[in-house]
Amino acid sequence: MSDLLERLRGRGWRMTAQRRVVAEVLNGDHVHLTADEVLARATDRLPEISRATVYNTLGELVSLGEVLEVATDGRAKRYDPNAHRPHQHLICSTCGAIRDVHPTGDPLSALPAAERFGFTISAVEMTYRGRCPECARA
Amino acid sequence: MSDLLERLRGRGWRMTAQRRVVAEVLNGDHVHLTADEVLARATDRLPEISRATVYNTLGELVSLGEVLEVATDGRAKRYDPNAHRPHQHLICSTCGAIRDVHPTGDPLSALPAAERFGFTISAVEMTYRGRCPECARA
DNA sequence: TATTGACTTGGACTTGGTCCATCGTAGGAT
DNA sequence: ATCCTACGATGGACCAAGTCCAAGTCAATA
Repeated sequence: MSDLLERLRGRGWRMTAQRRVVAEVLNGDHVHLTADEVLARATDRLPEISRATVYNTLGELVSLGEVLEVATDGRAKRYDPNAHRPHQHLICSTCGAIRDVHPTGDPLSALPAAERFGFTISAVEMTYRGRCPECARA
Repeated sequence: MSDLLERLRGRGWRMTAQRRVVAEVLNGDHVHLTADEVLARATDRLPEISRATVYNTLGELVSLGEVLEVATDGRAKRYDPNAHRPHQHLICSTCGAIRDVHPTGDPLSALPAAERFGFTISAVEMTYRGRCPECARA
């Protein structure tokens, strides 16, 4: 659970007030914010920050491999700072809550050669959908 | 491989020229068109059809369970008429080509109870990403 | 063939995101 | 400590995908 800012500093990332607040906002577990949510939280700490900068910074964090882009639906992309331990997502169909999950087994081996159409497969994304306890109670 | 139009007629779906061409455009295997692609193909057959109608009709086909909405990336949603046989998707990261695939095993059982956070899980979507033979050659 | 509620239309609007010319500043050099 | 300059930040225009709505049209029933 090492700190995102620490790692970025260690990589010689040029630090600015804007980049710092974006990295701070993204720190933590089960964090899956949209760009607009990141902007809102960043604006609390640094009112002058611009939308373009948030998008630029998020894009850069994704390129650096420090943050994952998650396109869970047709709406806004979400940004997931848990890029170190491979994981999948569990999403509540009702309220949209997201949890990181760790299925067992290798999903790659579940796809027979005959079903690969000659592709060289490099990644598998899994999205579990269901209803969270809060929504089930309501 | 029964015909989409047949099924819709059988379900008492009110038929119009617009709905017919949308259903015709979507018929087939490994079809994963965006709304704009559907509109373009529909316009070939029925030039007066409007964008709103294409969106309305696609939305309705999804509600009826006759077509699946696939959000593969942050771009436009794709519409998949193969809603009858459960399947997953294999996508070329380079050119975006999509194939329907059928992994073995039950991905639901790969998620231990401790990793379910009390959710009632109803579906699992898997997206395999890789490079297709054509792109690998280039 | 008359009726009517469901369907269609196109244009305005919204959301999520990108682009770009210009300004500002972090961090190395002096 | 200060100066330089390349890299970062800004905001406003722009774009793509999709939704909404009031008004017009038409498929299906009677």
